[in-house]
Order: sequence, then C-alpha cells, then structure tokens
Amino acid sequence: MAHRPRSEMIAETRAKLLAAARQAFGTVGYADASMDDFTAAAGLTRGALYHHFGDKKGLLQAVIAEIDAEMNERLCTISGRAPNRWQGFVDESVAYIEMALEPEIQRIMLRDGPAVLGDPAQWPNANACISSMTRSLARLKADGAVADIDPEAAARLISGASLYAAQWIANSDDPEATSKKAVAAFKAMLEGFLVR
Amino acid sequence: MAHRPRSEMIAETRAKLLAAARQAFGTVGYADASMDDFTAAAGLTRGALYHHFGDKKGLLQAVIAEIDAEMNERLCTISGRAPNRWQGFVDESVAYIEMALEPEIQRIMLRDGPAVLGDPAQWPNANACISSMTRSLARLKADGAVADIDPEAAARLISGASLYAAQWIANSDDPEATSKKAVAAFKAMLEGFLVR
DNA sequence: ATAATTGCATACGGATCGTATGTCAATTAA
DNA sequence: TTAATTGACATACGATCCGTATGCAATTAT
Repeated sequence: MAHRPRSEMIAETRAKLLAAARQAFGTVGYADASMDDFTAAAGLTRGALYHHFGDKKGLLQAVIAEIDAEMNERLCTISGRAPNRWQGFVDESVAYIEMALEPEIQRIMLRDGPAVLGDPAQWPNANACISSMTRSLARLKADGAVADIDPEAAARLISGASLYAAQWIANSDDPEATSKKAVAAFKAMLEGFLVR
Repeated sequence: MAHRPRSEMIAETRAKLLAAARQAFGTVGYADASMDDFTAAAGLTRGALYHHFGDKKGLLQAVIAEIDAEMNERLCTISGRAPNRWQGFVDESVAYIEMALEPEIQRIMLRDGPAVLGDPAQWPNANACISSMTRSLARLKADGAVADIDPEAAARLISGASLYAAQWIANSDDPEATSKKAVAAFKAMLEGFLVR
C-alpha cells in the first residue's frame, strides 16, 4: 500500500488539470484561458500541463473527449427508454438540442472546438454522438421507417440544425418560447426523412 | 482635383488592409494570423490597422461584413431566377451549402467568426442571409406552401444543417459523391416543412 | 501663413505560449 | 540496504504578439 499512492497521485493531478481547464475553457473560452492562471488555481504549474497533455491543443482535445463521452452516455440512455425506434430517435435529437443549450457544451464543443481543432467529424475521439445517430438512422432505414437517404448525411444535417437551434434559443430574450418554436420546427423537419 | 486623391488614398489603404486581413484570416485562420505579418504584406503597419478598425476583432467584423454582403447578393440572384417561390427557396438553400464549401467562407464565417464574435445571429451586419431566408419562408407560409411553423426557426435549422453538411463534404475523401448524398438528404429534409 | 487636424509609423510594455533545464521523490537493481 | 534510474513536476528563458502611447508629416482650416 505504498506503491499505489504514486499512480493515484498522478491520476489525481491529471484529473485536477483537466477539471481546471474544462472550467476555464467553458467560461472564458479557449483563447482567453491563461494556462498560468488555471494551473495555479489547481495548485500546479504549466510544467505539469505540458508533461501530461503536450500543449494547449492537446489539453483541449482531452477536455473534449471527456465531454463527448458524457454526452454520448446521456443520449444513449434517453433513446434507450423510448417505446419505439423512431420515437427514440426523435427524443434523442431533441435532447441534443437541449444539451446544446448548456453554455459549457456550446462554448467548448460547438464553438472553440471546431475553431481550434477543425471539423468535428475528424476528431479522433469525439464523434460518438454522430456515429450513434448514424447507426440509429441506419436501423430505422432497415426497418423501412425512413426513406432512402444516406444515414450519415441525415445525421450531420440534424446535428447541424440542432446546434444552430440551440444557439438561437440560448441567445434569445425568451428561451422558453423560442425553444418551443424551435422544437416544433425541428420535429416537422425530421418528418421529412420519413417514408411518405 | 487635389482633395480627391487624399480621400482616395485613405479608402485605398482601408481596402488594402481589408483584403490582406481577409486573405490571412481565410488561410491560416484568425488566431494564427499575425497583424504584423499581413500589414507588412500590404505595405503598411499595425498603426494603420488600429486607426481604421480599432482592434483585431473590429477587423474581423469588417471582413465578415464584406463577405456576408457578397453571399447575400449571390443568394438573392439565385433565388430570383427560379420558376416559383418554393423552387427558389430550395435552390437558395442548396446554394448555401455550396457556398459553405468554399474554404474562406468556412473558415471565417462558420468557424472563427462564431468562436471570436459569438452567436452569428447577434452580429450587427452579418445576418443578411438568415433574414432573407426567413422572409422567403414567411412568404411561402403565406402562400400556403409551407406548414404552420415559425419561419425564423426553420431558417436557422436550415442554415445550421447546411453548414454541417458543407463541412462534411469539404473534408470527405470524395467530395463529389458526398455532395450528392448530402444534397439528396437535404432536399428530403426540406420537404418536412411542406404542408402534407 | 500659421494653426489644427488626421492618417499612419514607431516605440514600448504586458501577457502568453512553448522549450529547455533542474530537482526531488519513488521505483528498481544490485 | 544502498545505489542508480526513471519520471513527475517546477523554474527559467526566449520568442511572439497584441494594444497603447507617442511622434511625424501632410492636408485642411483660419
């Protein structure tokens, strides 16, 4: 019980750095987050950061991977408890809009992430959401519920629409009312994918 | 004819700065564009920049306003030469995807712009595209072509979907094939807004 | 003709990032 | 048990970049 604490300490500092960075990125944004500041807030220095994550971009990637895993898990449980596949898919998509309302997700995943790391589709770890949505659509297509369209194409259209809808809602004067309008339009739009 | 050259020179330096910045922002991106570098490339210094645009963000705003005006004009002419309103709207939306394929638009308008200046809907000058799309949808709704949904909500969903579709296409191995899949799915999606 | 304004350049300070180096504790080897 | 080595993290340094403050020269106004 003397050689465990060592590796635990390491994991702990890594976790502390990740949490501090996530907090900073999520509030002031990537560009204005000073590595000196938030490492000091975690009781560490930039030395630890460069040791664990390589550089500032590497740190952002790690933060994104963490958030993406959380998002994916939430979406899976939501779509899992629906009565049928299509309803599960609609629920999942609407939930995606609602998640995109969270400031941290908006800032890190939807704004700074793409700006700093490029197209989200190319991210190594952070396409769990898209790929799970693609699989859902492929199943629905096999079931004969949705029309003959490319599942991945539809998944990307939907996630893009969700993102913009979420930004619109988040910045509106009356988020409640705006959210209702957006979700209504969104559901109508989804029905475009159904067989007629 | 001695007091014209003066104001012409001023407008010319402003234009040169704008063009140089647009070039730099569009290629290396906002964060990695050094003001010293691209002002020097224009035969000027940062002094001129701060005089005309206040700061780096102000310069980005000016570049965005310019690009947005061009985009809006292109979209208007496209939708204008369609046989009917709905077709014009579809053409315009597809054209939006195609414009989002251009690297400069993708980088400046769709990635760095939102990351640096925040929600595009709040931009002072650069919502011409959204608002024109909203007007189109409102007319279509009045004509009885589209269902009872909020025009602005639909416009935002569509532009978001276009953006993501464009990024997907631009980064794919086979842009031609991907584009076909995306546009097909996109047209199906748009039909979700029609009355049934 | 002199004074005031303005377009633009130069000079400076502050902040930040990445690297290179150092140190100390913990693990491993002898 | 002790010596050597690895590795986690801190410190020191240089380079870059932004924003402001200042300076100059040319034009316009008086």
